[in-house]
Amino acid sequence: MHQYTTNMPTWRVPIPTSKGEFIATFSNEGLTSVSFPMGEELSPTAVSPRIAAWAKLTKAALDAIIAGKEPAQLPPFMFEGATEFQKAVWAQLTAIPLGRTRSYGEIAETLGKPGAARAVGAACGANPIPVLIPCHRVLASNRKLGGFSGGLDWKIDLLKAEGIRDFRSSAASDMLALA
DNA sequence: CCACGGTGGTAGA
DNA sequence: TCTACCACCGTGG
Repeated sequence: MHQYTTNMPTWRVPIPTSKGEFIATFSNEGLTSVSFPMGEELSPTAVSPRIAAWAKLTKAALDAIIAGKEPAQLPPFMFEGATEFQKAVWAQLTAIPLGRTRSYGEIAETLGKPGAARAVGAACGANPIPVLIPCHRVLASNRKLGGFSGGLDWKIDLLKAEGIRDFRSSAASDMLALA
């Protein structure tokens, strides 16, 4: 699912933000993954100038989206071992404008595969670059919150930062909501 | 094959 | 409203 089929060299770079330290992983081809803050800090290692530049872009983009603003520029994405369906879904995610949402079913329909809503959800969960590839902008039908691999509290935070407030939390996730 | 999801839609209480 | 149930489809075992 989230395992690479090759062992291309990669570099893990800490990305400090106001919400904690993300970790970005790069190959020579571009950004391969972003992970949410997990507590422990990663000591910075030396990287090539090109990767340092991508890391800088990644930080600026994360800072922007966390603040609910449009990122000026994104680093190049590199999807290793992803299926065509997943890449198609992720492409649709990047097409959702900031401050707007789509449903899993709508994405499926756009892909010409109505009925694949559930598979779309699985592909969202497999998104290796959350936040920058805005899987948080995908809600269930009836504007219910749906799920989020990084934790629903993150999804709620990101949505609210973008000014999106007309979503319904299920009874179970009500306590996650914050003013 | 089979089982499992970040679904969706329907039916009933 | 919320629960129960089922069809749906891509992935991985």
